[in-house]
Amino acid sequence: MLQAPPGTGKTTRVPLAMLQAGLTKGRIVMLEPRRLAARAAAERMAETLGEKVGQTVGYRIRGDARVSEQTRIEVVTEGILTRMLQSDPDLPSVGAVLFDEFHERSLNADLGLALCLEVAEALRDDLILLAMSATLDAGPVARLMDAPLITSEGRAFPVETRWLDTPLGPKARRLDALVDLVVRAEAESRDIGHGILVFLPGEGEIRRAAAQLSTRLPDNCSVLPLYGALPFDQQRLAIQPAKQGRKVVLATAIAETSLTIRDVRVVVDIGQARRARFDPGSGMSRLVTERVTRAEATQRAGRAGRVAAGLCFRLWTKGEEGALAAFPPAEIESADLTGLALELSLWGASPQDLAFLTHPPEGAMAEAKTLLHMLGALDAKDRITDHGRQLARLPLHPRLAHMLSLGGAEAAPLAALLSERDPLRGAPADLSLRNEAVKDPKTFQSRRPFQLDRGTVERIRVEGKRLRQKAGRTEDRVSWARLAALAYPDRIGQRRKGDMPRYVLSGGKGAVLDAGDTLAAAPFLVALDTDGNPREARIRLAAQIGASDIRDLFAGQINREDSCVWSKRDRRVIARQREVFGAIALDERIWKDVPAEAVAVAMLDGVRDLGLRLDGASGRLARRVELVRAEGHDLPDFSEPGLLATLEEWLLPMLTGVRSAEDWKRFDLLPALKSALDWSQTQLLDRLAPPHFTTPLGRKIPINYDEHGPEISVRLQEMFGVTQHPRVGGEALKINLLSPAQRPIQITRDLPGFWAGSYADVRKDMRAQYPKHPWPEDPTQSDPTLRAKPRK
DNA sequence: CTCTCCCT
Repeated sequence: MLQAPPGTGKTTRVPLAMLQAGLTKGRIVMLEPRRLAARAAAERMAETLGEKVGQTVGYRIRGDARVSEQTRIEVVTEGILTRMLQSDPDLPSVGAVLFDEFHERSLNADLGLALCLEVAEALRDDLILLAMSATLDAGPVARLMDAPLITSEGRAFPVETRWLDTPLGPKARRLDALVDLVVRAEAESRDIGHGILVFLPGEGEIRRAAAQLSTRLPDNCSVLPLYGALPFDQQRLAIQPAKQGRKVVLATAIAETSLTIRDVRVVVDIGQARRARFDPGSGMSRLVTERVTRAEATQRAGRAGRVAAGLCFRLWTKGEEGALAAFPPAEIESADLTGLALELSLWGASPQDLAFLTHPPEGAMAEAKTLLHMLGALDAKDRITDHGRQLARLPLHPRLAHMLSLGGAEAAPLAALLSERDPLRGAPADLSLRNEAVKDPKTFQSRRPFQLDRGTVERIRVEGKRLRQKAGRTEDRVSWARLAALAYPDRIGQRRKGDMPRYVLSGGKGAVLDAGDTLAAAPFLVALDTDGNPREARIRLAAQIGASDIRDLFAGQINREDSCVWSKRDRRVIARQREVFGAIALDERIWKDVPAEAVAVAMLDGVRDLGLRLDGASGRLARRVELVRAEGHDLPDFSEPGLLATLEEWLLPMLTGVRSAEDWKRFDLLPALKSALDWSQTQLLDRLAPPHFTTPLGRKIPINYDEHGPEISVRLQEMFGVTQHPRVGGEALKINLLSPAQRPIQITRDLPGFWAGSYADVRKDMRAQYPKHPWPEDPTQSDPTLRAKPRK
């Protein structure tokens, strides 16, 4: 493990020194995170030896190699090392592997080191491994490698840092404050002169800051943007020294390590960094803007000390600095791990078996495996399939490798396009526009009103040609939409109802197009690129596709799904037959011959939603049962919750023909409730809580079983001769005694007590009011009657 | 408030 600041020459000196010291007989392989850096390192080392590249020192990067029989030092990029390891795990003829810029913690460097550590332990105890880094917290790596740590002092020029005096408030507009800071930095550094490098999180911020600065800086200053998507000639403009006046370069993180801008002695840092974050739930990545880490801030400040002592202005206070994280997260912590999972399956190891500096997160690994299964790269036991081996050999994301291996030559330019950044950023989402642009850029530009990034198109065309040689052989020309669907089976979108072009994706997530997009009416599309918003992703790139294409491509995964469910919204049972692919429905129609049983089962949910409506006769029955049950007798639970809990038993068999709220309103519950009681239970019920009270005259009076009940109303005279108070459900029946004109006279639960007590007073009143009626002195000895006294 | 960077 070697730790040394930038500019100490570890990249070019260490491999040569190892070679000259004769530490190993094998080749020395050095890993670089970027192609440009790999080629440059090889060139500089060859120059040191007074040779050409490809002799003692060579390089191998994607699509380009300069190595020969006599090559002893081979500079490679990260993907190459992975392929070397996978094809020959014991690394024959390699004596040492050097990981340059290991502090960047790229996914492939982490994987490469983990694999090399296993090789060194299991197969090659003579293999020399060396990690070289600038600002990494080197202790853990050295421990992981079980290796000594060597630290070297740097020789960069000193950089003086100036912080804000007071923190930016929570409501402060950060970009405005940055513009102020740039103006101040320019004024305070006029004696130094030279260029000013400003770090911003992204292209949008760069454009806005440039607009403001153009009116606020002196006339001799020229403001130049610098970011990855910028055409190459404009990038060069920012990198070259200014011919006259001062250059103010507004850059993204691209200027942190990838590009060195000559002639910079002042750095201004906004203190933010934009990073990709993979969301295992949706399988999509999105960008988040976060506070810069101390390691990044140090790296940015160092860019002011390349040529001479410099100045760094930070848009935060010295006091806030301690709250910043020390290092940015390793890529493995927040990346799409599909490719990594495939490599591990090919290696035949699970992540726990390997010595990862940071272990791959479980959620992302699970998502990766799900996708690999979908692509047929893993079998049911998570082992790699032959198809999976084929995918791992292709220099593409497994999705695109799958597409290329199945789709043939026509898939090659599309795979190249989808690997690159979109050459038509800002244009409508339609993939076919990109097809036109890639196939014939000149015609496209003369006919279409969109800005085409020619550099990107050129890379796509070159890469497309390379991939064509690796493509599976297919004779027929397949449409790009069908090819795209092969790569993104989880992102087939079906348009929802409504004016907005909102889509349900086959994987279950939601996505939306811009309202005015040319594809906004498409019933089905493949969402190829989105902003990854977990709520509802915005679709940036899509291909329209037909339902018949989807049927054709995914025949084995399309299922007929019959559904018969209660719809709360429609207040009725809806029976549908759908042809589904994941979360989308290719076809949907009314289920005409739906079995009655299924409707009845669905309607039970409707009953739970609408409520039982225990009123009228059914309510009376339920309360009678509850009354008797309260006395401890064995009857079914007829309380509303009890009945709702047992709908399947008593209601389901009776529910034929009921399928809407309307039907339910008309439905008579009484027969269903009655059927829930067997013969002896009915007998018990009629005995203990009879529906009627039979008066001494043989008339049947319904017993009221409402919440006041049980209760009857009866004319007083009809109860003459009754000397025992009638009982219901173990209690005395509440009797409402009425006058001959049906007016209430008295309520009693104790008839004998009434006859003996207050009857005397009642009799007095009644005789006055109803003289023609009998009011005997001793009612217990009289016959009941409803008539007046017979005329004499 | 339209996407950082990089690689087989």
